[in-house]
Amino acid sequence: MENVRELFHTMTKRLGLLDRNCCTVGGMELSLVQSHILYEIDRMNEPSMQQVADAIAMDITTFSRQIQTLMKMNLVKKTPYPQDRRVYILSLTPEGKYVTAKIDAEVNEYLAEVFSHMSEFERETVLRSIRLLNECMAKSTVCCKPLF
Amino acid sequence: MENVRELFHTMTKRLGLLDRNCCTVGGMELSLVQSHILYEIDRMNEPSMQQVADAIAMDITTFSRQIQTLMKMNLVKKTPYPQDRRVYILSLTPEGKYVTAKIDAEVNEYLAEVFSHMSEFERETVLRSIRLLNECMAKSTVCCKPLF
DNA sequence: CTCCTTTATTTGCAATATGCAAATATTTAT
DNA sequence: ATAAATATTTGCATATTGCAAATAAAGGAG
Repeated sequence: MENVRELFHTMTKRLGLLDRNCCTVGGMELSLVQSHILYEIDRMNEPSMQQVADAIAMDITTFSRQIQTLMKMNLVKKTPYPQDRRVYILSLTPEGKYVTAKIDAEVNEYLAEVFSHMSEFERETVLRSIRLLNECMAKSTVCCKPLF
Repeated sequence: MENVRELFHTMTKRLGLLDRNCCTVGGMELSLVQSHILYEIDRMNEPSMQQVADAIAMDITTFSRQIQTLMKMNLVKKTPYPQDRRVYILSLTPEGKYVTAKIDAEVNEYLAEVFSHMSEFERETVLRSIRLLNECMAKSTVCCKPLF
C-alpha cells in the first residue's frame, strides 16, 4: 500500500488551503467553520439546528453560538418550526445566499483550474475515483464517524 | 463539471473525521493540529520551527505555543542549531515517535478498511488519481497557497 | 568594525472557539 | 399527570488564534 496516508494527507492539506482561500467575499471575512455552516444550510432542506450541527460533526453548543454570530452578520435566519416548538429551522438570508454562491463559484473556479492541468480522460477518472472513494467511506464500519 | 465541489467536500469531511478519530493514543488525547505537527516533524528532515510552521501553513506564534505544549507532553524536543543560533531544530522524543507511529498505524488501518471495499484495480485507479490530483494542485497557480 | 536590515523565535494581549454541565422549553411515552 | 427524552441556549473554564512588539542572532553596506 506504499505511502497511502501521505497521499491523502497531501491532498487534504491542499484542499484545505483552497477552501481557506475562499472565505473572503467582498469585504466580509468568514472563518472556515462559518463557510462550512453556510454550505450545509444551503444544501440541506429546511434543516434544524441539530441536523446541521450533526452534519458538520460539531458540538451543538459551539454550533449554537456560531449561528448567533452568523445571524448578527445577517447571513442566516432562524425560523421557529410550528410542528415542534423546540426546533428552529435554519435558512440563508438573501445576503447569505449571495455570499454562499460567491464562495461556491470561487471554489469551483479554483477546482476547474486544477483540472485544467489534466486531460479529459484523466479528469473523468479522478472524479470517478473520488465518487468511489466516498461510497467506500460511507460503507466503512470502522472509520469516518460520526456519519452523516 | 456537475457537483465537483460537493464531491470534494464530502471526501474531505470524511477524511477529516477519520483523522480526528485517530488522535487518541493510550490515555493521551491529541488535538488534530497537534497530530499534524507530529506528522510533519516525523516526516521532515531535522526541520526548524519556521519550516514546520510553513509546512502546516500555521501562524508561527500559534505554532510556537503548540510546540511548548507538545514539549510539556514530552512528545517533542527542541535542539539549538549550532550553525545559526536563532534556529531550533525540532524532533520527536521516543514517546513522540511511539505516539506518531501509533497514529500512523491507526490511520493506515482505517484506510485499508476503506480500500477493502474495492477491487485491486479500483484501488490502483483511486491511488493513481489522487497522485495525479496532487501533482495538478502543485502545478496550480491560483489555489492551494501557501504552498509547501 | 559599526550600523542597518533581515530572519527566527517568543511573549503580550485581546478576540474567538471549544465543550462540558446545567438550565429551559417542549414533546413523547407511561 | 408524571417521567423521560429531545432541541436549544447559557455559564464557565480552557484552548486557540493572530497581530504587534520584544528579543536574539545573522548578514550586508560602508
